[in-house]
Amino acid sequence: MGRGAPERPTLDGLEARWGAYWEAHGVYRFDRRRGRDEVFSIDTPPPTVSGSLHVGHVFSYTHTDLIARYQRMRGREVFYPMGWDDNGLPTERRVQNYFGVRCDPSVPHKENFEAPATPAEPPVPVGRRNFIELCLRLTAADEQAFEDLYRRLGLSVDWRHSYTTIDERCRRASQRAFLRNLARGEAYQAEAPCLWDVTFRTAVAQAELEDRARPGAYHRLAFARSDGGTVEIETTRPEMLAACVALVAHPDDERYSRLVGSTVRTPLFDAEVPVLAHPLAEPAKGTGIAMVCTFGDTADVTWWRELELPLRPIMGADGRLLAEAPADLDSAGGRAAYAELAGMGANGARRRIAELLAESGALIGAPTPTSHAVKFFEKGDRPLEIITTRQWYLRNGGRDLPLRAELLDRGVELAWMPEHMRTRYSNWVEGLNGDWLISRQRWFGVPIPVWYALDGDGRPMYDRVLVPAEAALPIDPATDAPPGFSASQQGQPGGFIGDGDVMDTWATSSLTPQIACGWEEDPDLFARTFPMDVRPQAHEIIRTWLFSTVVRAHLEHDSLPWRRAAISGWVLDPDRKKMSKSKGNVVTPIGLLETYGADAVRYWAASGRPGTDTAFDESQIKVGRRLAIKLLNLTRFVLGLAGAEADDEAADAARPTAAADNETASSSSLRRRPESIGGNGQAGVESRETEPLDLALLADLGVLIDGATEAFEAFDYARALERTERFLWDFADNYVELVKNRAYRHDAGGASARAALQTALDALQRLFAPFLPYACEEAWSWWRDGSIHRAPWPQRDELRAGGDPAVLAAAAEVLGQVRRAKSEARRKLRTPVEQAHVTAPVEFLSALAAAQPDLCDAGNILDLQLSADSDSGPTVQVQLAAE
RNA sequence: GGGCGCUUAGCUCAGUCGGUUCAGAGCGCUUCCCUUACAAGGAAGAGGUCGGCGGUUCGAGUCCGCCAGUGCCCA
Repeated sequence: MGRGAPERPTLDGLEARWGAYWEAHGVYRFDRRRGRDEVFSIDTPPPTVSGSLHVGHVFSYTHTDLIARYQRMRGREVFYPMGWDDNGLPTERRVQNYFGVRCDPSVPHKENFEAPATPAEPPVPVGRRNFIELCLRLTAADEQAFEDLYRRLGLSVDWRHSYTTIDERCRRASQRAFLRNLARGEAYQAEAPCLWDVTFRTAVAQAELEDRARPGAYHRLAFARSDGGTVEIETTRPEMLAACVALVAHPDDERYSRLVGSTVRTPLFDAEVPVLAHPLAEPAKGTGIAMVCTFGDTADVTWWRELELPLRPIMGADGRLLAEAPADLDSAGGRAAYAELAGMGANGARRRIAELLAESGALIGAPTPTSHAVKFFEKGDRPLEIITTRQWYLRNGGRDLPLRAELLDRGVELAWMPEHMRTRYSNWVEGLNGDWLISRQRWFGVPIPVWYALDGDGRPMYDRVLVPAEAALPIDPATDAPPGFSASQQGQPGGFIGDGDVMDTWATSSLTPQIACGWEEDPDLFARTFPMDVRPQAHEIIRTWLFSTVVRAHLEHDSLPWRRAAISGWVLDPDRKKMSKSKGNVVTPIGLLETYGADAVRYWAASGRPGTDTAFDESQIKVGRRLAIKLLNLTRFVLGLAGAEADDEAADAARPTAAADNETASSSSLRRRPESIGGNGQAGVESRETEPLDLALLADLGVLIDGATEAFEAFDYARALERTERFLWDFADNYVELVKNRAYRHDAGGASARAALQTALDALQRLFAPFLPYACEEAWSWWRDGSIHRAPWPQRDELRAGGDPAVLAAAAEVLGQVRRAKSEARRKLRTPVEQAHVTAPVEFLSALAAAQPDLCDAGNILDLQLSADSDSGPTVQVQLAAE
């Protein structure tokens, strides 16, 4: 890149030019020779690539990049990998819709399978392997789009360290971690009631639930007591009546205390069920006594477990009532009633049973409409059912208090930004009501890496789990064989059968620190990067991603996965609603980048404070663009002065050359020595800032550097930006205007002004570099060697000390008042001032006197009078020249 | 129902230890200015009972309590 500023600086084209430069010179490559204490490692969130790009994606990722760039300039070797989350249900759904297919494992595999050119309707059934191929094909394209976006945005990622959560490395790490959990007894299988999505026909975990308010109706049902009377309960799910195994009332509820211990008979089905006491029964709800079904909701599960009730399931995996009535439902009337309902979905069965109950007289009154919270899979649109199935679980403190206490301690140990997000974590851990269900009855995911031995009749013996050697990972139990078997024994009596499930996406995503850092695959890298320094992420996935990652590291490494969590807020639309595709209020980032440039978009993102939701505001992006242009123009001005200098040679000598710093192969030509910046003594040339006004500027600059550094050290990039931006505008409006005339002069005063301008510019470019990486690199290239992004962060002690900030403050104050006088008189700013009379305390006047010639130049003041008055703040009487 | 935030100018938001950087910034609006870094710019101006009530204090935007509105997390 050539030296010197162009005639007309522009932001256009900077992304392409400097993006290519950074890539070609490996500016962001991680140097793995650096020790752990010199490394700053970042556990980047792998975005779900099957979603569409929106501004939320640039918002929080910019925050991370700001930290990365700051740390890099501070001399830390930044380990900044990127991952893509393609594993899981969102991708399956996208593939189904995009190609018009559905996965059917019974369909044979087809070589060279081609998906329909246009989405088929109805969807074409395809085999498992073909389906996975389509998933991989589509996510590869999605990932490229994301990478293009993030490169353009200027993320200083080391793209050599990328991964996707379905790739071989991730499958291997995920399976290895599972097998170790299994070996230590942390993973286990259980036949138990679990939350079940009837649309996707898969189990889901507590972390994936959400409550949604849904209309319903209380149905009041009469149960027959043995003494000939009745007892009435209220339920919103009368269709579950056939599954009723008990009634429960609160132990303190005197209305029912006589009944507890007796049995009653269910209406229609005439099953004898006990009346029991349990504190979870709410006396104030309905009639105060509830029916327990296996299973209508999560309270039923608790009662079933704690009261040791029998299982009487009626709900099928497809969300329809089972074809056959429960075996112990043996009355003729009961079987006839059940036959009316068998095969119906929950809603249909509810309507039908209400009719049957009404006919039988057991329905008391009309159902009472209500709105109640119903549990949904967060990605589903039908209420969850609870089905008893065999599933794999991972201990997460939901069942055992000691582990829960340890995980709560991890939340205390972790540094949180902002601090109050810690509460979200502890609330979640304290509210866990079971272990982590990690098996999913899906296809595009990491297979659970086990097989089961088959008995002589070909039935799986689930207690005989066959596991692969770690060295064989990753495996696919559908096609690979366990040790000691051949693939042909799959499904044969006496052979084996692979577990057909995949793991929860989070079971892989919870290992991103291990995956990125090369756990068990690259011990050298792992030692230099793990535990990582920071996990940036949004707050809504504290319960999923953050928590599960803490669990995995705690179990595997007995440590935190990272020292700190930096929680980003959301991007809200101008009406303060969260942006989401379903609301149709999404702003796509590509257009913004094209219109305003990456630096401008980054500026907007950087102004969003950590952890704070930020409304999308296009006008802020424009401000960022103007700031970037301002920096370029300012640089052009300052360098233009330097170019005009008679003693240009001397300036060149003072300017540092690329240091022969061979710390890294990738950046050897890019590093400069910190002590040579700013033309200070070390390079052998005395600093030439000598004028009081110039030294005052350096004093202010030192305060800025300290403030920006302090803010960044606290991960508060927004504050660092605010301070630096404030300084830049003041610098341009006041200091630059004050010294402009002097800076053109070829004398000692001129040299001092030019030196100060260059010193300030040099520091400002570096202070802005994390925020405006393109504009700063461009401006830096006009006069400096190497990438600014490997230049050292400015330090106060680079600057010549001893300046009195009051000199600049006083001069700026008076200049401002002179401007105002001209503005109010509607005169040009160049209008000569016949006389300006400043009345102020003597300290102010003495400070002002030190800058008097500059002030008179800048304000075009012909005669400046000073009057001391200790009681009066600075006032300026301005007498303008006649028009 | 419990927990955690937020409420400051028309809009978006700063405001760190309670006190002469405390009432601020930017946008928008109004006025002026093509001046040799910048007209996609610059200079200036107007605007607010800091959500409400009460308390602590010599002093509260800031600390405490209650209330209202709003958002999120969890039941």
